Amino acid sequence: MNKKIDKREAILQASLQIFAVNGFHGSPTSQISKLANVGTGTIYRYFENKDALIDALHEEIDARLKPLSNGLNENAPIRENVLEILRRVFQFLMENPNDFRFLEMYYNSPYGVAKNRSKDETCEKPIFILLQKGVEQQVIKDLPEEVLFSLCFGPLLMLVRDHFTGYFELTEEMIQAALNATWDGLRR
Amino acid sequence: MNKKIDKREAILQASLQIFAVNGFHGSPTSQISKLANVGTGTIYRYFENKDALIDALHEEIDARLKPLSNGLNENAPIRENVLEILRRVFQFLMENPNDFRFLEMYYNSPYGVAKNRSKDETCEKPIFILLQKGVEQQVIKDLPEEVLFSLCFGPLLMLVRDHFTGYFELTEEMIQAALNATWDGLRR
Amino acid sequence: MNKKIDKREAILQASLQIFAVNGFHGSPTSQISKLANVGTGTIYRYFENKDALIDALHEEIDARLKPLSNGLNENAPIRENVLEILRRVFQFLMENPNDFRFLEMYYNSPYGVAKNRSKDETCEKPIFILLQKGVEQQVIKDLPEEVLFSLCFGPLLMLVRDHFTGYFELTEEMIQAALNATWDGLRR
Amino acid sequence: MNKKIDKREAILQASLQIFAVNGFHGSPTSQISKLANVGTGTIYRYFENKDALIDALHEEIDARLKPLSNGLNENAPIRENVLEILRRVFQFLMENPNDFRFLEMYYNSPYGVAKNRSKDETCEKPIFILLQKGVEQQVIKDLPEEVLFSLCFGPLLMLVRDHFTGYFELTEEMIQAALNATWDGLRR
DNA sequence: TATGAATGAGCATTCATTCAT
DNA sequence: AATGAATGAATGCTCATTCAT
Repeated sequence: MNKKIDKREAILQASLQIFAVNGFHGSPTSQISKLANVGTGTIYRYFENKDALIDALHEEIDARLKPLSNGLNENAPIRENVLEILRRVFQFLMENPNDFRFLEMYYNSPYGVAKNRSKDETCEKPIFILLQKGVEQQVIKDLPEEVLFSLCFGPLLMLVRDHFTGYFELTEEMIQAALNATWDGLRR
Repeated sequence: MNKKIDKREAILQASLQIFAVNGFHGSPTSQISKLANVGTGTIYRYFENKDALIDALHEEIDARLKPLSNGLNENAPIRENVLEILRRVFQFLMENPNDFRFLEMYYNSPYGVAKNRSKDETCEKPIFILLQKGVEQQVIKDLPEEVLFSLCFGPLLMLVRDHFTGYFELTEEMIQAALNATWDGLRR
Repeated sequence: MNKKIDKREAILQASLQIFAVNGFHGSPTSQISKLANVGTGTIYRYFENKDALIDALHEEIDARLKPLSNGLNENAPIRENVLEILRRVFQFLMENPNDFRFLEMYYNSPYGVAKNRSKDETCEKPIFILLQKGVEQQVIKDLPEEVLFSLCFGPLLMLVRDHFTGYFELTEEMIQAALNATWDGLRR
Repeated sequence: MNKKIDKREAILQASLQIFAVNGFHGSPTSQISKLANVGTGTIYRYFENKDALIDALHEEIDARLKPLSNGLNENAPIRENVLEILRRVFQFLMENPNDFRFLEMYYNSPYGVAKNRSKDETCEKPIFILLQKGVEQQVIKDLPEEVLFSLCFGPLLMLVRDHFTGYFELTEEMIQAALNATWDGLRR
């Protein structure tokens, strides 16, 4: 039966919406269940407790981010592929503000800090492999992967955050310019 | 006479310590007052409520960041000055982990999001003036200041965050390399 | 056809086990149904609600106690028969700790207190008849039956309780001695 | 200041009243605090949680029972002193039905069962010393102290319980007769 | 008839805030 | 001014009970 999956999904969706706006502590389970159109107790049939719900939501969003690196043309220049991934991530975050807000909150709360990404897990990410290949081909600076990673995503994430904060409006040109400049930071 | 200031300061200091570790919601005012060696009620003589305390703390930390751009040699090359500011910010954050943790939490919580930095206020910041000068001198890319800002601080902040998260250990060389690459992203 | 009875019995048995260990309020119906290998809802096909289940369990255990007074030699001395009943009750309780725990809980909870044993019902019990006969034959003190009853069962039940509480270990000799002393209390 | 003690006492008193009638689980803290004329949260200033409140209540009642064995004439016959203690305990329980109800509930719930009275502690009780003396003087049967104890208090407690259950009405004569019979059970 | 997912009333507990001292 | 005991609204979570399948 799909009811089961539906309810779980409804709870996750409702949580995301409310968390993104009010923060984890400003979002009572009662409010979540109301928005999800389920009973309060139902949440606890699908998640052990509120923390588990938050973690599950994190995993769900993580899973949505993963495929963004799929289907790249392996023969294309490194530069093109790196920029393509950045563009996709950027687009995803712009189209899913709640996901972005959630992740920011998550990683800056006791929840996410505890959930220390393990190094191994991270290194398997396509972007890391891509950067590594760039280093080997002497197209990208020979720097530790963490530094390269921060050069890639640091500016991007900051722009998105400021955009959502209402600090200013991101235009297509700004994005393109930012991505080009990002590459300048990476390239040898 | 100075007791008043002392108590206020003690409360702010205690708050910072506890907030940085436990988050805003994991830090009862009772715990803060205990660490500050004042009565619970005393907090409310200096701050209207917990939210006001958090905002005041934000302002305090902001004030500590401001002087970091002081005393630059106006005649030095733009590059040198930009990197000097970044280096100082970097050093400050590394030496004041609680300040960093607080800011991250603050800007990623309903508190900070509400506290929408006004554009005017921001533009007066020395770093913006410096970047503007660089653009005029055609040393720095001619991009909107927000983009330039994110190119400057995005990688830096990400590295510091990952450092504190325990994700990896920042070395002096990595920092220098990161700053150089950051400049590559900015420069024309 | 007998499934019905089987399920009812399974529920009662499971209840007894769990109640005895965790108390009435520490025993969710879900746990009972799991141990009984039936659906949660099934309990409500056999018992109107949890309270009714508890009452039914009480009746069941009561029914198990009744036959303990059967098959006595009517011509044997009163003393012998009284002690025989006490011995049987004692043995039953020792062999069925859960029954004992349940009864203790039941009579010391709002459930049991409400279930005020009616006087008539009680007086029909063989032990009462036996005691009455003893009084008539001037073998037993001429006291109200309730007093005689408490002299009979008070010490016995207290010993069993302390035994199960782990307060001390009951030996065969202690029991025999206790029964003899009990008779000393009763006899004229 | 005595306010503090007063509130604690008020909470204990209110708890006792409500527990005795509705059982531990039928007594919400909200109801207790209302009857005690304090805020709900106040309970938690004096007791870590509901369980701790229950345990504290037990200790309080225990403390009220202890002095019942005080001030006996050491030179009086054993019989007289034993019966005097029993009479006092009896009177106390009759005058404090809530204490009695509470103790019965407590010792027949997971709370009290866990609180396994330690043997050493118990043996120091005056009644045990008295019984021991009786054994030495060959006035009382030479039986384990636990057996003697159950012979003393078993009938008494059962009578009181049945009295409060409304099963029948205890009269002065019945009590006296019961106590005399109890002694017959003890004496050599 | 049997099931167990769904429900939501109910409860223990926390904590920001107040106010009598 | 400073205190901290007192407050009670708010919330996470449980579990007896229902009902669609």
